[in-house]
Amino acid sequence: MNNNMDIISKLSEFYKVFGDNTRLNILYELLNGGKYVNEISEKLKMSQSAISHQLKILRLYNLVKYEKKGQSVYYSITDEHVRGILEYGFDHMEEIIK
Amino acid sequence: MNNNMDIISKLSEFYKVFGDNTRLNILYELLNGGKYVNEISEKLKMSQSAISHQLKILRLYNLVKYEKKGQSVYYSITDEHVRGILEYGFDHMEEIIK
DNA sequence: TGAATATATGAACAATTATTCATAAATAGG
DNA sequence: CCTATTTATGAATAATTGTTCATATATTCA
Repeated sequence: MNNNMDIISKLSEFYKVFGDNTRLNILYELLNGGKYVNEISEKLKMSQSAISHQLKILRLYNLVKYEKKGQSVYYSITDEHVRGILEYGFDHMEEIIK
Repeated sequence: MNNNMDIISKLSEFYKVFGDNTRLNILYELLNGGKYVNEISEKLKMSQSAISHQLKILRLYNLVKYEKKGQSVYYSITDEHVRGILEYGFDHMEEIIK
C-alpha cells in the first residue's frame, strides 16, 4: 500500500514532465532530428535561458541526451522508447481532437 | 505546423491532469471499484473539499463518471480506455523503479 | 419543517513551477 | 590573449495550480 503510493508519486512526477507545453514542444521539435540549443530556442521563439532550464529537466529524467560540439550543445531524444511514448501520445491526441 | 502546436498544447494539458499526485491517487483508488467522495477523502486522508475540487478536474477531462445516490455521489473510472492508460503507467513505473 | 449529512464551489491563501535577468563558464577564432 | 559566441545557472519575479475555509445546495430522516 505504502509502496503503491510511492509508485503513484513517481508516476505523477513523470507525467508532470510531459505536462508542460514548453517541454513537450522541445521534445516534439527533437522528434524530427536532434538540434542545438539555439535552434530550439529560435524555432519555439523562446529565450535561450528558458529553453536551457527546461532542457535541464528533460535531461534529469533521461528524456534527452546531449553532446558537446565545439561551443554548441546538440540535444536529441534519448532512445526509441521515449520516441514511442511521444508518437503514441501525439497520434492519440490527433485522433481525439478530430 | 500551427495545427501541430495545438495538438501538443492539448496533449500537455492532458498529461498535466495525470501529473498531480492527488488526482493520480484518486484515479488509482477508483481503479479497484467506484467510491463515494467521503470514502476517497478518508482513504487518502485529505479534506472533502480538496478531493471535490480535484474530482471536478477529473470530470472535466472525462476520466471519471459519477452517479448521484441519495445524498452521496458515487465516482468511478469512465471506461476501459482510461483504465488501460492507468494500468499501463503503473506497471511501467513499477518496472522502472525496481 | 427542521436538523443532519454529503457534496460542490467561490475566494483567499499557500505552494509550486516557469520565465526573465544577469552573469558565469567554456570554446573558437582573430 | 582578447573578443565573440554558445550554453548553463542562481536569484528574483511572474504565473499557475492546489488547498483551505466558509458557505451554499441537495437530500434524507425524524
